[in-house]
Amino acid sequence: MFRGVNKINLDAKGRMALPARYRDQIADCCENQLVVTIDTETRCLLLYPLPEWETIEKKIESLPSFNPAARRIQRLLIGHATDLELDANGRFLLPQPLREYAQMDKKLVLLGQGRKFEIWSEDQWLAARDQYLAETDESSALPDDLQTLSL
Amino acid sequence: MFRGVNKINLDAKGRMALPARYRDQIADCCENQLVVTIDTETRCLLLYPLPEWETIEKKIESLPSFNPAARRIQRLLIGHATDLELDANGRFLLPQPLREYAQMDKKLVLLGQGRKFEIWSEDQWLAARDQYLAETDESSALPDDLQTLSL
DNA sequence: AACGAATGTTCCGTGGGGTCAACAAAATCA
DNA sequence: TGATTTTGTTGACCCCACGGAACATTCGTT
Repeated sequence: MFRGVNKINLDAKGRMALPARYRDQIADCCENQLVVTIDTETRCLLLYPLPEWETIEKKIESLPSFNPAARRIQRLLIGHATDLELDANGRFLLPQPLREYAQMDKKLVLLGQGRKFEIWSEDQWLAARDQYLAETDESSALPDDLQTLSL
Repeated sequence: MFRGVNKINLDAKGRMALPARYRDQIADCCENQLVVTIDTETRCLLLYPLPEWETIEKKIESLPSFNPAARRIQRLLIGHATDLELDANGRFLLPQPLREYAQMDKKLVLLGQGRKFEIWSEDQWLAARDQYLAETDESSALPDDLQTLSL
């Protein structure tokens, strides 16, 4: 399970370093094979360990291809998915089209999200977070089983 | 069950010491493995023993990821959750982004809250407490089953 | 061959992790 | 009650690993 916020800087070539505390886990679960793609809802990127991505990809591929919504998802998600491999320094290159999509400059935020990570431009993330915080837990309708969630 | 208010100081590196009276309990229930995350309602932090957190995380993580309210909770709670381990002196480092979120300087308050703790900047805590006290029990409507609560 | 892009390597500064010890507080016993 | 011991707390220190930047190398392209 990946957790936590991490401030990260892109280097001049558009590479980012995976924070050291996740490296062992990544080496174990996917031999440093990752897949990055776009989030279709918000302007951020999704980073998966390869095996995790493959199960998702299978589900997406098996959607009925005559369904326009399914085609949309297939084109967006699979179309933007890119294989990554960590180099000896624990870094990887973010493809330029994806950087553009997520409006990334130098400062990024890496968000642990359970089985995947999200990668945001820091500005975008702070804006999104502030907006989320402005919404109260009550105002955003939650699925029933979460209504009773006690923190 | 954790109880009580504790004034605590951060050291120069942003570390805080867990009061000694909780240490045995923490060592027993989670081998000094803790998770800290943000409270979404107020600018304070939540501190859980790892097993306690994991049950919460499972519920949150399994929510449908296309539901906006679910994404909001996932990003806020799991996104900010950070693993902690007590050092030999019973201290742990509060991650800088979380310190910023809760507007922490040196003086903190640790609040026992049953299965978890809350960590507040002392200023924030005093202000929040005063406001709670200023509200009368009548002015804040209670759920029905609380109306009958006998203290 | 020359250039630029992509990838690899090396270096250094710093944050933060761990340990130690001085100090303060509390507990025990005379 | 006072003295002594034990426990808790906090400040100080060291050192390593990580992150960041710059440099070096390879590869592909024209």
